[in-house]
Amino acid sequence: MTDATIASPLQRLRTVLDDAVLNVTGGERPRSAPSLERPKQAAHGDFATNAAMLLPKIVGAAPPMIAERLTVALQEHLGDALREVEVAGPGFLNLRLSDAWLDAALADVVAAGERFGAAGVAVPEAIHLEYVSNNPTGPVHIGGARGAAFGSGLANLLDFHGHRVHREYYVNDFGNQVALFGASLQARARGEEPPEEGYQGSYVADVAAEIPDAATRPVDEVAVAGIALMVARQKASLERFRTTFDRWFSERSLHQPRDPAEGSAEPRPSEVDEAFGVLAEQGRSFEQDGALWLRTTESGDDKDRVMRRADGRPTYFASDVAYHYDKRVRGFDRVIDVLGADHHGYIHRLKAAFVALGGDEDRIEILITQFVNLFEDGERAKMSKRAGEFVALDELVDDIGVDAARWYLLARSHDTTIDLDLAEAREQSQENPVYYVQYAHARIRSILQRAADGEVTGAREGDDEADASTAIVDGERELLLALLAWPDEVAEAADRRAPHRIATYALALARQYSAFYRDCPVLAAGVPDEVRARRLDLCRATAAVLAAALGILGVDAPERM
RNA sequence: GCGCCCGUAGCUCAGUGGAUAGAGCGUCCGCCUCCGGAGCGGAAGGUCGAAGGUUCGAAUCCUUCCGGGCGCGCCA
Repeated sequence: MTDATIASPLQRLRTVLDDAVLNVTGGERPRSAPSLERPKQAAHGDFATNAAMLLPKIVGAAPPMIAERLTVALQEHLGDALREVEVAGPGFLNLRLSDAWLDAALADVVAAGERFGAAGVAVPEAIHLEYVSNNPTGPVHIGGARGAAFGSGLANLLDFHGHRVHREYYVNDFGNQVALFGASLQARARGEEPPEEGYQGSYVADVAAEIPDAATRPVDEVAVAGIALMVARQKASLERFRTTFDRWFSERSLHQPRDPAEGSAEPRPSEVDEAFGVLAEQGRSFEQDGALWLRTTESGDDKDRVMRRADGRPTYFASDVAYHYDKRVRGFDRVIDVLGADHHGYIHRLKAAFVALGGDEDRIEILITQFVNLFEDGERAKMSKRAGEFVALDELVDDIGVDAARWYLLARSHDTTIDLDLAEAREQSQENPVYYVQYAHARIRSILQRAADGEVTGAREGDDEADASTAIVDGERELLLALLAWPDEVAEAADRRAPHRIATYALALARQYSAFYRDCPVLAAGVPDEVRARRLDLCRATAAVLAAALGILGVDAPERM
C-alpha cells in the first residue's frame, strides 16, 4: 500500500456524507463543506455534522426537515455500518457507527502503521522553508531557539503531510557587522578589549583562540575564519536541538560574481546585480538622490526602501532582494520565511521584493514567531550574565533538556508570547506534559513487548464476572475515535502552519489512552481472544500515532523510561 | 502617532461560526493484592479585556475603546 492509496476511514465517511448532501440538494454544493467531527459530548454520538444547517437556502426548507432527508440518504449509503442517526438541537445530525465499521476502521489504521495520517495533502508542493537565520557573530540565542523549534517542527509537519520541504538557514556573513566581528576577534587575540561597538561576549576570545595567527593576520581573514567557526558552533547547537538544514545559504555569495555559464568565458554578474537588473527592467525600482530604491509601497509598505546607496554600497535590503530572487529562480511552489518578532516590519518589503521579481503574492508567506520570556520561580530569569549575550540555546538545553525545551517552545502557537518558567520545565519534569506523552508511548511499547513474548497476566478482580461479549466498549470506542481524528489533525495543523496543534493532540491522545488502559485490560487472563486482538491493535495504532506526533515535534518517543 | 502580535480558570496556554468553553501546573479529597503509580478518579476555580454590530447561532467575524509585547534607519 502506498501513501497515495491510504484513505482514512473518516475521509471515506466524509465522502459518503458529501454524496448524501448532493442527493438532498439535487447536486448543488453548500458554500462551506459540512463538518464531520467528534462532538464534545459522548451523548451526541461518534460523529456529528452541521450539514443540514448549511442547506436551508439551497433546499428551501428548515434544518430539521433537511436533517431528516439527510438521515434517509445516509441510511441508504451506509446500511448496516450506521447504527444510529438522530437529529438534535438546531439541526445537528449525530451519527453512531456499528462495531463492524469501527473494527474495519481500526484494521485500516493498523495496516497504515506509522504512515497513518501521512501524505494526506491534496496538492503536494515544493516548499522553501527558511528559519533561525541568526547572525553568525554569536551563539544561537533564545529567540533563535524558538525559531528553530517552530521552523523544524513546521518542516517536519509539512513533510509528513506530503509536501517536499527544503530547509534553509540564511547566514548573514556580509556587511560591516562581519568586519566588526573580525576586529573584535583580533582584539581578543591580542589580549585587548573589543572595539566600543564590537562583540563583548566571552565566546569571542574562545573563537579567537581557535584561529591561527589571529593577532597578526589581516583582519578580514580573521573575520572569515571567525564566521566559519561560529557557523560550525551554531550548526552543532542546532543539531543537538534536532534542527537541521539542507543548506546554509551564504549572504556573501549573493554579492560575488558567479562562474561563467556553460559555453561562455564571461563570469556572470552577482545575483544582487542580476536582481537589480530584473527590477529595473520591470520598472519596479527607481533612482532618487543618487540611490536605488524599490517601490515597496506597492505591497503595502509605509515607505519605499533603498537597495543601493549613493556611494554604490548595497544596503542589507539588497541582500534580501537578491536572496528572494534566488529562491524564486530555484523554482519552488512556495516560499515560507520564519522570522523573529523584531522583524515583523519586514513583511511588506520582503513580499514586495518577491512580487516585484515576478513571484506570486500567494506563494510567499512570512511567519513571525513572538518573543520568549524566561522565568525562574516566577522571577525573570537571568541565565547568561556574560556581557553581550542573550540567553543561549545551549544553556536552555543544558538546563531542561532537548525534549522539554522543544515541547515548551513548540506546544504554543507561534504568534503568542511564551512565558517559560524554567523551574517548572526542569524541577517538575516528572509531571511535565512532554514526559506524560512519552510515558504513554513507553507503557504501550512495554505491553506490546509482553504480548509478543506471549505473556498473560492474572485475571483482575471483577474480570471473571464480565461476560464474554466481544462488543466494543466505551474505552475502546473513545480511543479509536481519537485515533481516527489524526489525519484531520495533521491536515489542519499543516494548512494553518500550526505545529503546536500536534502537541495538543498528542497530549489528548495520551490521556485517552490512559482511560483505555484503566478500563480495558489487554493481557489479563479471561479476556476473549477476539477482544485481546482488538485491544492489541488499539495499542499498536496508538503507539504508532504517538510516535508520529512526537516525531513531528522532534521529541524522542522512548521504548522505556 | 502609525503598524504587527497578544488579552480565555490562581499560573502557563489550547480552542479562527455550532450544542453545557478545555488541558497542564497549582490547591483540596480519594486510589498501589491490578498489563509501567513518570499513573488514575473526583472537587473547587471563568461577565472568554470592555462596549456596540453581523448571524438561526460569536471566545471565534466587523467597528471602537482599554491593557501588554514588539517594531517603525540609505544598521545588519
